[in-house]
Amino acid sequence: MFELSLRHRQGPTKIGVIAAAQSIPVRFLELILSQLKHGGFVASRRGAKGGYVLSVPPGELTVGRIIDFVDGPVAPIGGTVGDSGAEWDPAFMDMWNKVHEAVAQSYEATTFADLIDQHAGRGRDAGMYCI
Amino acid sequence: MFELSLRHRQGPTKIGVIAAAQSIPVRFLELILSQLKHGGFVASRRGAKGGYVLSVPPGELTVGRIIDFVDGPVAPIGGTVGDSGAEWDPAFMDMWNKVHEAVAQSYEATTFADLIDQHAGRGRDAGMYCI
DNA sequence: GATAATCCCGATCGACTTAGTAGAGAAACG
DNA sequence: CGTTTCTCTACTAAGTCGATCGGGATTATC
Repeated sequence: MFELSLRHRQGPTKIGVIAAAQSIPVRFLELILSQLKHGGFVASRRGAKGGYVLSVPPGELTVGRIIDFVDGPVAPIGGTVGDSGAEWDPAFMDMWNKVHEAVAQSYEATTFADLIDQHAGRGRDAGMYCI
Repeated sequence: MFELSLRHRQGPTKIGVIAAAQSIPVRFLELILSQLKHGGFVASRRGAKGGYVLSVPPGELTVGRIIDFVDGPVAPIGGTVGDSGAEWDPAFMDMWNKVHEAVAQSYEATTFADLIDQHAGRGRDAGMYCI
């Protein structure tokens, strides 16, 4: 998603380019992208000049959305989802809820646009905002 | 650790008692407690009238210490521990560090004394502080 | 000192998850 | 047509996690 965000304005990105940039096998990346496609995060175009594109602009896509999607909703603990099973002491639930909330906030607060901004700012010591 | 905190003032607690309270097999709990012992969190006494005791009072023991110990130090990502390998973009590191910090703070802020206080307070609607 | 209670250690198992592989097929472009 | 590129389904390999087992060592009590 990061690589796609970087190249968002340049049309569809080929899977091979992303694989090279992140040094992961093409075949494996295929799997991941197909998953993300089903989640509605990316769109694809087949054939020559094909590739993948973000279906949401980087500025409106938070890291949290992706994490929730791939890892599933975090901490479905103590939900007592129907039957009984392991009961947690409520004292733990409070703590876990606080942690979960803190994590979610950090992730939800970060968009992919933020990430590429920071990425671009490196090496120039935040040059874009220098006087 | 929670059960041991509850019974901290009553001398060594037998492994069977904890196992029953948390409904986990004795044999499995043995493993866990032996791990915690090597970590220096609990002490043990063998033989009749033996059992396990916290080696640190509940008020001075944070949940974070335990989590760090059993799960290993969280997020050793991007440490570049010697050789190269997968390099992460610094933009991600910033975000992860923030998340990690938020989590660590929540965990470090909670002692086992806090947990048993909350535990005791239930069912009475925080009765201890009623007027 | 014998005995019973209790902790101690190492090996092992099976289910589950995750990273990665493989092959045949379908759509787009020229 | 034919090349490029995505698409789908199945599979392997390695690691992790909850749990189990057998047998040994230590202490309290009688």
